Amino acid sequence: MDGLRERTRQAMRDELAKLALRMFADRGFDETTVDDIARAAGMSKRTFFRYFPSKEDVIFGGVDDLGEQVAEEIRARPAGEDPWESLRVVLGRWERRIHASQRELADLRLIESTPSLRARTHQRRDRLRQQVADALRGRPGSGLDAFTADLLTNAAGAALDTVSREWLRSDGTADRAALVDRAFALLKPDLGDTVR
Amino acid sequence: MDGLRERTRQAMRDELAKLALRMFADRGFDETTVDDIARAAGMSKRTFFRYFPSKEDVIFGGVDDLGEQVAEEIRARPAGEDPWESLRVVLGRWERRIHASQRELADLRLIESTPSLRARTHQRRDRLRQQVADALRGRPGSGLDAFTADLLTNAAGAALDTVSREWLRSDGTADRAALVDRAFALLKPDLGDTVR
DNA sequence: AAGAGTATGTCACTCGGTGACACTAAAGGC
DNA sequence: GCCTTTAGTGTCACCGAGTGACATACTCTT
Repeated sequence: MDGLRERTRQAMRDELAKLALRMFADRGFDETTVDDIARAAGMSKRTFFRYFPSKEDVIFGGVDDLGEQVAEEIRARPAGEDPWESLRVVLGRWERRIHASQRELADLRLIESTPSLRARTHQRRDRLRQQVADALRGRPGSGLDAFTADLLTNAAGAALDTVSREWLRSDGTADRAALVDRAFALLKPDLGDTVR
Repeated sequence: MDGLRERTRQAMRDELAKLALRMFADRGFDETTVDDIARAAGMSKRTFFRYFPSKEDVIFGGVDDLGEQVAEEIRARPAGEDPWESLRVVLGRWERRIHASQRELADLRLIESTPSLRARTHQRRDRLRQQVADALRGRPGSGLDAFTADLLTNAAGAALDTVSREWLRSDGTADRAALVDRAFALLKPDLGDTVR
């Protein structure tokens, strides 16, 4: 087994990410070049890109099978459960990690205020949404057409986004779980004549 | 008045955009360099960037005061109207232009399949959403807190996104207006205890 | 100690985008 | 008609994010 190299590599990544985050917080994301980070970490730019495929990826952790995990939990919900309820429960559980990464106030602010990072967030969320939509439709007897599945997952994404924004606005003092419940309650769809 | 130069400039932009769109459709967005486009149009790369601030902007028309126009229409809705209904009416009207530009199937497909263009779309929508949220809250007696306004506008954005996606899935045959109504009906929020 | 595999540095390159400077041609005033 | 602006353009040099190729050094195994 080859766990050691993997572990040292992971340690290096963590170290590098920590350093980069500090520099971003100081000077801003766009004002910090990859070369700056690399040299501060005592390595060449080329080596930096061997640890992270892009500058943005320093912030958004590493690989994410997050989508697959979430989709799995969706599939594991009780048969016949209202899809909106499934989304509320499962996405509520993963809420922090879904919006961007799992980080705290400062990092979220950095993301929020940097267009390229916001773009990356959307991209990640898009992929996740698609996986969740597929998972929802894949449940036996779900009766969801593609349009409705897309709509529900998009709406759920909107809810999470709003929660994140509100949490930011409250300087991290708001109760995220409560906000999630509130958002999902407000948007609870009227599925009466679509799914019977 | 200086209308002539403005008009020739606009004509040039249109010409350039048309050419670029064709090239993108052929080879793909990322596979077509700015230099390719410029040389095909008989100009230098530098000159291209004097007509469009970025490669992406070739696709997303020019300047958009779209947000301001939409916000204005929101403010112009009858006093006391249910905010969700205001969104449905006004955004339904602007639906085509909001999602990306006002273009047709091929362009929308190009956008959908190119990450950097999707990112741009999100960015544009974000700005618009913020303006609409402000407009909603600014109405006399709206009684909307920031969280709810964000949630409603985000949900409305989700609805439009879903409509666009479904329209794409239908190869442009679906009735967009009907889809908008369906999406807004499904997500109609329960504002009972938030706004009275 | 030899050989395999991995990490790293260096160099050169692409592509999007920008600043600086020079040149051309058309407009406008006299 | 000439002279001065000035918009439009080309050229050149540059930056920053990536990427491919190649050489070197380290480390682990046998």
